[in-house]
Amino acid sequence: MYIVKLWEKVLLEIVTMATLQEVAKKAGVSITTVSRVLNNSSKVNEDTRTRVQGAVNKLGYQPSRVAQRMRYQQGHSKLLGLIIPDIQNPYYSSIVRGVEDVAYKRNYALILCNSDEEAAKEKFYLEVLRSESVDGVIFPPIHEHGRMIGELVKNGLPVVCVDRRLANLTVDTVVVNNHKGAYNATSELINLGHRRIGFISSMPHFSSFKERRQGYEDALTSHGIPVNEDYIRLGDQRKPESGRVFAHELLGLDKKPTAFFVSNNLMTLGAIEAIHQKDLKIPDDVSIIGFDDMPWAKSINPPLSVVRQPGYEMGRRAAEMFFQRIEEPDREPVLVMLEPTLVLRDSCRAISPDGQKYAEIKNL
Amino acid sequence: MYIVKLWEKVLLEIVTMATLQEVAKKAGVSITTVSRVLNNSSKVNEDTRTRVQGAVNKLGYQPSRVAQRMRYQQGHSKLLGLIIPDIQNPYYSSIVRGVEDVAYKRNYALILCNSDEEAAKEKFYLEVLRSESVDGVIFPPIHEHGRMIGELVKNGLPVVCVDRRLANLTVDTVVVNNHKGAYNATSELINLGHRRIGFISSMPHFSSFKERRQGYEDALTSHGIPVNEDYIRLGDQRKPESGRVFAHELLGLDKKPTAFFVSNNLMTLGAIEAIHQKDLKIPDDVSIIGFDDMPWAKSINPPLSVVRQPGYEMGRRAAEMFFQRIEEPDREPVLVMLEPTLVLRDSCRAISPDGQKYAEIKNL
DNA sequence: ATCATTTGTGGTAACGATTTCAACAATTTT
DNA sequence: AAAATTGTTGAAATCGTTACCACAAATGAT
Repeated sequence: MYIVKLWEKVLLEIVTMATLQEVAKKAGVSITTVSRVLNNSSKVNEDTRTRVQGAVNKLGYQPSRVAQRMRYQQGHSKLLGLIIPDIQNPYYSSIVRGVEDVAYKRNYALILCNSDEEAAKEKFYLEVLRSESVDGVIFPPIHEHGRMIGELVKNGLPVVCVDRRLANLTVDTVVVNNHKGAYNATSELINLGHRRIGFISSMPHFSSFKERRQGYEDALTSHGIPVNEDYIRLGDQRKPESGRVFAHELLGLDKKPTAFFVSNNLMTLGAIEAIHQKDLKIPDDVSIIGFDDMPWAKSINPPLSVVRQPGYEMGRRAAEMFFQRIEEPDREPVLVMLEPTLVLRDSCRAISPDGQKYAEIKNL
Repeated sequence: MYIVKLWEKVLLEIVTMATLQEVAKKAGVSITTVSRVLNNSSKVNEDTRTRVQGAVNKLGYQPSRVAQRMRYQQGHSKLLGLIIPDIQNPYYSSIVRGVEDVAYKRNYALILCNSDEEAAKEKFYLEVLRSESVDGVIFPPIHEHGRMIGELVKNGLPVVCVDRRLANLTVDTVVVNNHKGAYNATSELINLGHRRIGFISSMPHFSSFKERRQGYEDALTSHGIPVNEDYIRLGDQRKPESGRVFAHELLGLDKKPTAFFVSNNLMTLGAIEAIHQKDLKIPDDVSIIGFDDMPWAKSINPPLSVVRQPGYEMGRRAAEMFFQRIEEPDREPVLVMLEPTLVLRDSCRAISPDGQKYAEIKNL
């Protein structure tokens, strides 16, 4: 009873955030003058300037970005919207990081949204971003044909697509050459002697996965290998689980694949798990190439060969394109396509055409 | 990398975002009435209601959250600030995800900021968040004694600390029992026979690392083992590199450690690399226990024993505490301490007290 | 000494939404 | 018939900032 609650004491001291009004009153000038001092927009007497500055410091005044945005209607929110499928996926978090680093240099903050590949969530967040009047939006669209996003573009909102493209709209876009990445990975496996190559991937309404499948198929046909639908499994790229299930299925086939190309990092993790569960050895029994080079890819057993996407670089470029766009709103939209790298580690080995293993891995 | 100019220029008429004014004009009513329809705050004639609704739909009107916030001053921004050291660290991205999932359910969006453990960045972002008049801030403070954050709390802004605590302030906090996690991990190594246990960690101005070091030391002393400063290395937890360097140093000692306890996920990755570079085998030559259970921890070679922190859960709880706080602003601040789990995999083995290996791993 | 210019400052209208107050008509009650 | 109530609407203030306009005082030019 005697002890006064600390919390209540704190409550009593709650200070409302200082406004221009209060600063002006304290300095004995008009709000106009205070504003001038802060934005040093026009001449202010050195005397009053210091007086105002003093009041600003004493009150800990900070302008309200909300109020500022009310005036400046467009392009001055210093906020950038970023919608990604899942922040827990290291590929996307590296994109985020790339965007953030560029944004921070320009004093921009990020509103981050996870779409979970759900159109409803994407829509909700796009509405929020518009409503917050962000200066721009960066995102990998869930569907190639976006309706909502079209409206935003029409509204003059700078939009940059990253990782995936839009089909019906011309907006600035940063993607990786998915076709080439898949083509090279598949070709590598073919050159190692593999003929039955399982392909685990995701749905074709994502432009990236559509392109990767095309790359896989083109590699096969250009090496004279027919495409066998039995070896192709498309599922939910968000879950390692689906990679595990598909790998299990494929390894249960009569003529089971001798190699896998898995077009997504999480599914790769699942596929590896399935292979181990079947008591098969990588690369002795099954070769595998994944997509996305994660920090741990070289630490797993065995070190994993992957198609590396420059995620950070993509984010960086996307953010830079956004800033170019607001500086030069009328320039033509640009598509930047970055090159993937095939990083070969120890998860692939050569086999003879009849499926027998070579004694040693040959470099073809 | 190709830069391809897309073929069509977007020269459709740029439509400005519809405002209440325009809707009102189109519907032939006053803005007051439109507002009433949208917030169904009081009775509106059914006839005019449908007319207004039609205009809203036709114009694709959406209220400006910026303007709304101007009126409502406090607690209605539906924005939550989240400052984390590094989104690329899976531990933090799981916290983010936990926060985001709870926030989304309440129609809140997140402003995400990476502090990089730099006080200047933290300060910048705290200022932005205040200036954006977010409804609350969730973050692991860089320093136990925050000045800026104290001001925000005094301003009545709901703040929740996660992962780390503040020393001089009573705010809602969610942490893991770091001491226990470190104590258990170290004890495990001691019970396996290890006496020279290297400890690689980070600076004590982070409450979490301070507590982990205490746990490590307490485990040693309570087992009658003197704390040897030579086996303790503190560095930059953001870089695997520092884990690598420290492990190299420790393995270069005359009486080198037979086991490592590394109190952070990235440093663990670096330490493993160093051990491999020295051509030592885990766990045959060196045992190791890491901190944070990553999705790949069980896939690496060998599967890694770790202290698991419930990151997602921590984020979830932190967000829930925030919502509790805005519903009941006067309740006393609460400290939630979640339990870590020692996950034993294959990176530790028993040794005899003289450092010789047992033929088999014994379960003590 | 007069007029033109510069310097320094304040008043006020936006920006877009919500909310209080008030107006007016239609209806019901006294 | 007058008064009171109800239903439906609009005008105006407000939030904090910036920008435009106005105006006095000081300075400079002729």
